[in-house]
Amino acid sequence: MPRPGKNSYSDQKPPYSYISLTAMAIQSSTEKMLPLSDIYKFIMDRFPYYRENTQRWQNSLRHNLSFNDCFIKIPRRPDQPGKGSFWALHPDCGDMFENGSFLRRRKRFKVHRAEHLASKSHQMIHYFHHQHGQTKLGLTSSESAAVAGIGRLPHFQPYSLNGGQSTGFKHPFAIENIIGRDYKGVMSGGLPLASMMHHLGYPVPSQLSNMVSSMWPHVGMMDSMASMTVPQEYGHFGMPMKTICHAPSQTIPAVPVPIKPTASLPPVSAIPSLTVNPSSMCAPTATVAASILEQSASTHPDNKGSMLHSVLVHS
DNA sequence: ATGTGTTTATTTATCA
DNA sequence: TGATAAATAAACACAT
Repeated sequence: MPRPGKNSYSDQKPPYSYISLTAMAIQSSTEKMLPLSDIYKFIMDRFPYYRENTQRWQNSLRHNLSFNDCFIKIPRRPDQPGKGSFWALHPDCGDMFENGSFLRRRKRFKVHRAEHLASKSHQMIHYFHHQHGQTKLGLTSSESAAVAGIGRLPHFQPYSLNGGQSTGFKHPFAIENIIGRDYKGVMSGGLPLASMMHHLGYPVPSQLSNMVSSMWPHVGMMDSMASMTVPQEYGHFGMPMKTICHAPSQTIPAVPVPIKPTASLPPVSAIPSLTVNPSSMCAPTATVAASILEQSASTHPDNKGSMLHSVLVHS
C-alpha cells in the first residue's frame, strides 16, 4: 500500500508527461490559465520528484509549451504585472488522453492553418479586447464564419474528426479519466492504469475515493474537474457559469477559457453574420479568441484569408 | 543576470 | 518492430 508522505513512494516519477502535468496545472487554476512560474510551482508542490533537476525538466516543459499547439499563450495586459504570458489550453485540444495513458497521447494535437485571417483579424482582435456593446461587424460571410467559429471556441470537439458519435466531452483529467472507465486504457507494458499506478505506489481508485491526502493533493482538484463534465455547469460557449459571472463588468479580465463542455452548438456555417452579444460572448472567450487570432496572424502575415481552421492533423 | 520563449537536433520510450 | 510521441539538450533572442 502506498504510504502518503513516504519519500520512497512520492519521489517516484509520476506517470504523467509534461503535457499532462502542464494541463493539470492549468486546469487546476480558477481562471484556466497560468504563468510559467505557477505551472512550475504546481508541479513541484504536488510531485516531489520534480523538486530536483529543475533546470532539466523546466527546460523540457518550456519546450513543450512552445512546441505543442495544445498550449496557447495569452498576453498580459498592462494592468496585470508579472513575468511572461499566461498559458492556457487550446479550446480544441480535446481529450488528449482519451486512451487512458497520461504518458503518451494517441495523436499530437496540431493546429492546421489552411487559410489565414485577412487583415481584418487585427481589427477583430481589437474588437475582442475592447468591445463591450452589442456590435455587428461588416464582414464577409467567410470572415463572419471565421469569427463565429472563434466565438464558439470554448467548446471542444471530441478528439477526432470522424464526426458522428459525439459522446460528449471527457475532460483529460476528469475523474473518470483518472479512475473511472474501467481503465479501458492500458499503460505501457500492458499494465492497466490502475495496476501501473499501484505498482508505482500511486493510489488507485479505491484509494483515491477517500484519499485527498497530502501526497496527492491534486486528486481533489481532479475530482472537482470532473464536475466540469456536467453540462449545466456551462453557459453559452461552454463557459462555466462561475467564470462568467464572477467577471467584473467594466474591466475585461484576461480570463481564460474553460476547457470544454459538450454543448451542442450550431455549425459555423449556420451563423450568417457576426453578432456579438456580450451576455454570451464574455471576456475570457474574447481573450483566448484574440490570442489565437493574434498568433495565427503573426505567424502567417502573408494571409489573404478567411477561415480560421483548426483541425487535427494526422501526421 | 535571470526568466521566458522559440527552435533545432538527438535520443528515448510507447504504442499499434 | 517501425512509427512517432515525449524527453532531453542546447543555442539563441528578448524582456525585465
